[in-house]
Amino acid sequence: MAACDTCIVRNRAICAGLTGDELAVLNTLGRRRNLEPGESLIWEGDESVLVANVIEGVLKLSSSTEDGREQIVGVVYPADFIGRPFAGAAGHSVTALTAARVCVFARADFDRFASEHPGLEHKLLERTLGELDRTRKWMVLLSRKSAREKVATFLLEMSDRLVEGGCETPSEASLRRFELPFSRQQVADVLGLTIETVSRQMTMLKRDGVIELPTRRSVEIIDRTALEDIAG
Amino acid sequence: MAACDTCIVRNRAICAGLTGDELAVLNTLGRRRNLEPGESLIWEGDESVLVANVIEGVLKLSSSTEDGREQIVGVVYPADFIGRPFAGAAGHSVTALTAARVCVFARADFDRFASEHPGLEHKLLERTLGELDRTRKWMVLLSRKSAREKVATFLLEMSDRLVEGGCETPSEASLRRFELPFSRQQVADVLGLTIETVSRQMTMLKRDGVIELPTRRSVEIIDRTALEDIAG
DNA sequence: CGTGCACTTGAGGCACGTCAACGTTCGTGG
DNA sequence: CCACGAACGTTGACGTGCCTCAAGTGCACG
Repeated sequence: MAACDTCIVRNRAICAGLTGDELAVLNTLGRRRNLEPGESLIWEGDESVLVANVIEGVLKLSSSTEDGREQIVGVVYPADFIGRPFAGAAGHSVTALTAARVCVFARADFDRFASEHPGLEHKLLERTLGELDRTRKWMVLLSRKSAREKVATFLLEMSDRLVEGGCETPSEASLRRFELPFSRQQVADVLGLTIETVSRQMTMLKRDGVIELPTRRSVEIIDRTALEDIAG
Repeated sequence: MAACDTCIVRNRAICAGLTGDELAVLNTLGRRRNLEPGESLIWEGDESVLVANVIEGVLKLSSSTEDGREQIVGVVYPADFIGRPFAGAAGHSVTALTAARVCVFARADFDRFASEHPGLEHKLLERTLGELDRTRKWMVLLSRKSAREKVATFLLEMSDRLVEGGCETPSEASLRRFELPFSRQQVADVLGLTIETVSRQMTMLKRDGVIELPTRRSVEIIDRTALEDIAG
């Protein structure tokens, strides 16, 4: 059973704008679920039976070539929507990177509810269009940018998304320093690089005084302007 | 002034499912426009003032890095939808590759009409979700596949999309042999390669007896199975 | 019959991948 | 508390696939 009235992403997720009554109905359809880091919610190729809202945490959407090369095709944050309504098969897996909490719906239930609530479909449409924009921007990065540019762009995007996604008030400090929800391997999978190349580029950016790497998972942006220049 | 009642993509575009009355209203909002090869309808970064349906022809969606490296982020065919409803700026340019005919709407008009017609928004949502799936699949190709795999995948996709997009009945022959709407440079821009690499890979596929290149722009698939194997 | 453009082909270099060794952090149990 | 091992990350040496630069080749145009 969900608890929409106490939901912390209530005003940012696609549920925003629903009336109290509608929310009560949706409440009976959804249920909360906790995911541990590494746990998957949806598998590539499986029939699409679930959709969900992210309440807390960061998850990856990943897809692989037949011979097993993985590519992360998207990253979702709190208030984002997961899953593929109105279609048979999931094109990608969904896996938690951090501990995460999601609000899960059976796709059939959700599809029906959505079809009866144009306002919800409109929100979903806006979100999907935004996701498409972001995905297309990422395509340019994947195919046309160098490793150095990729890593720089990634760090900048991270610093932005982690702030807006989180629940804390965006502070100066959190824009400068943040914890990566990704391992080096996962950064590599996002950027279409190898783990070694990512590591080398990080080290170089550090050597050039652009960033600092206090611990394995944390990043501090020393010279944001320089980083933006490098990102291209 | 549009002419929905005689529109050849009427049953496949997002307009499908509208009642006669609704179509009449939409009719007054849209107007037809012809585009020559190379002519642009929308420019990257411009305010999003237009949306459109493709009636005939093939168009590219392209985006560039700041220093001018271009990447084609999508290709649209008849019945596909173009433009960015509900948002300020266009993330990519839209340019005709072949002679094309489109059905254009002022975005403000379209946004209003869509908001009042949930059925239309639903169609648009389904289309956008499908486009997102396709785009994500393409990301894997861009970042994880070799030049050879890229070209093979591209040729297969072309042979499929040109048939379903066109107005002729899908024949055996048209699956085997087709005219590329792309120059070598544009193929390169789609695949994130250089023109020379594309040319070399095409020549190699020909040498291996997998395809034939009767003229510059036409392709014949000799051994489809082999091509699928190579595509990975 | 030139002139121009799209495409092909070749030679060489470099960025990134591959393979391998090493260092660091962290969890687990003695 | 330390000992140990596994997982993760870094660094180095080397190979190669694709890009770059440059020189043809063929087709379409006046």
